Amino acid sequence: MSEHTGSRPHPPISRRSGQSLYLQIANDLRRRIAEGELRTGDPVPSEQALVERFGVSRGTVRQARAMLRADGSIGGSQGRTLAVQGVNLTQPVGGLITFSAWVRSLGMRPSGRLLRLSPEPVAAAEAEQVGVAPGSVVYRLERVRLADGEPLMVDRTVFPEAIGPMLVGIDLDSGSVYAELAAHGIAVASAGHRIDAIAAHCP
Amino acid sequence: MSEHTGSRPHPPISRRSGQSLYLQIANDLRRRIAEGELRTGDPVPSEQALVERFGVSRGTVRQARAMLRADGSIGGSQGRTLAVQGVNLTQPVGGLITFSAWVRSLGMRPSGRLLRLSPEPVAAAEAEQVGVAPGSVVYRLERVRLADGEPLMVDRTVFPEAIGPMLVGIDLDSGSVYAELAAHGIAVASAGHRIDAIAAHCP
DNA sequence: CAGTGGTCTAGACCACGTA
DNA sequence: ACGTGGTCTAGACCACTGA
Repeated sequence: MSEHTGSRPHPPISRRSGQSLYLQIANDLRRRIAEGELRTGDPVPSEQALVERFGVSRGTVRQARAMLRADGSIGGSQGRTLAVQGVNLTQPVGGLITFSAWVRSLGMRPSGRLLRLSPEPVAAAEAEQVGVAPGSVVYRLERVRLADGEPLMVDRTVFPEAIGPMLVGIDLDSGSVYAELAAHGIAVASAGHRIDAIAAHCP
Repeated sequence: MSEHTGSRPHPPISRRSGQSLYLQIANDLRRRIAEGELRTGDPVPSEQALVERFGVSRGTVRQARAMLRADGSIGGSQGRTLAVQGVNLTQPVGGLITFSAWVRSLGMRPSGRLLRLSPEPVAAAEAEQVGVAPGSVVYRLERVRLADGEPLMVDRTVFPEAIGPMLVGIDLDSGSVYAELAAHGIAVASAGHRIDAIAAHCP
């Protein structure tokens, strides 16, 4: 309903909101997918449709849709109408490595709150995963990660003892640990993620 | 050396090679990083420099550099000269979920060869990871993944028994298992990756 | 065939960081 | 003040898909 209602009612887009047009369009599409207005398999509005809908140029629309393609929200190929891939992963799986960059790319302000940073003997189950000898000491880092002040996730990271001293100099409340470590010449050689979704609030 | 040698010597770029200009530029940058000509921390050639170097428009250069930003090869922020992040991850960590799409985005042709697809009792160590009861049956999928015919990686995937029957109908040699499963209404709720690098050949 | 997306151009203005 | 990257426009041509 209301696909061509009068002059231009729908577009929740503003030219001087500080946020770029393509971000507003991308987030509008994301919202419509998240809210179920666009379901998996549904066709994504064509470039031409979005150009007219929001009154922007084609390049801007393409930039917006490119964001959704990058994280797998929509997909398809040349000639065909793009389709909604899935609501599943709003973020790329590997994006956890650079939470800060990911949140920033969504037009939000990343932050964090340190819950714990302590040296501990490694748990038996973790020893092999982290690649250290059973019984050795690891640093356990726990942070709440926020986007625009809204809690998004909790991440628990385990570092070998050798990394520990470098962590204390890092502003753990805001930055990307991996970016800082990279600046110290520490590269990620092996990565593992376990992702679970639990309700953070009851809607 | 040879930054302005005569007319236009350097550019290993062709306008009618079937490959898009931005891909050729992106791959040239990737090559220079991989070969050590550009090391971690080094400044990436500015947009203006690349525009003159390759004789293309700024938009094309931006599209090329956007690819390297997406996979974390280069990074930085507004106003500053972008810098090489690291040679480490040539691909985004989460990209494994869509190997096909990743290879295609690099301008290469993805393919695969099925090594094994068999139902087996789950190993004790895997039971918890996959989230099934110890002793139950899982499907073990092993494939060699190729880019332009070149072996790139081996992936081993373990699926719960319920998924098994859906796998037989999928062309495991070419497609993305996850894309097919998504078409059957199966979403990824939990993902884990372990990535190790071993020599596939001796250079 | 018309519609869609993919690529490329040439220009413009702005925001930021550094000198 | 200058160079950098970030955003946006308006147009063009091509490749592919589907009716």
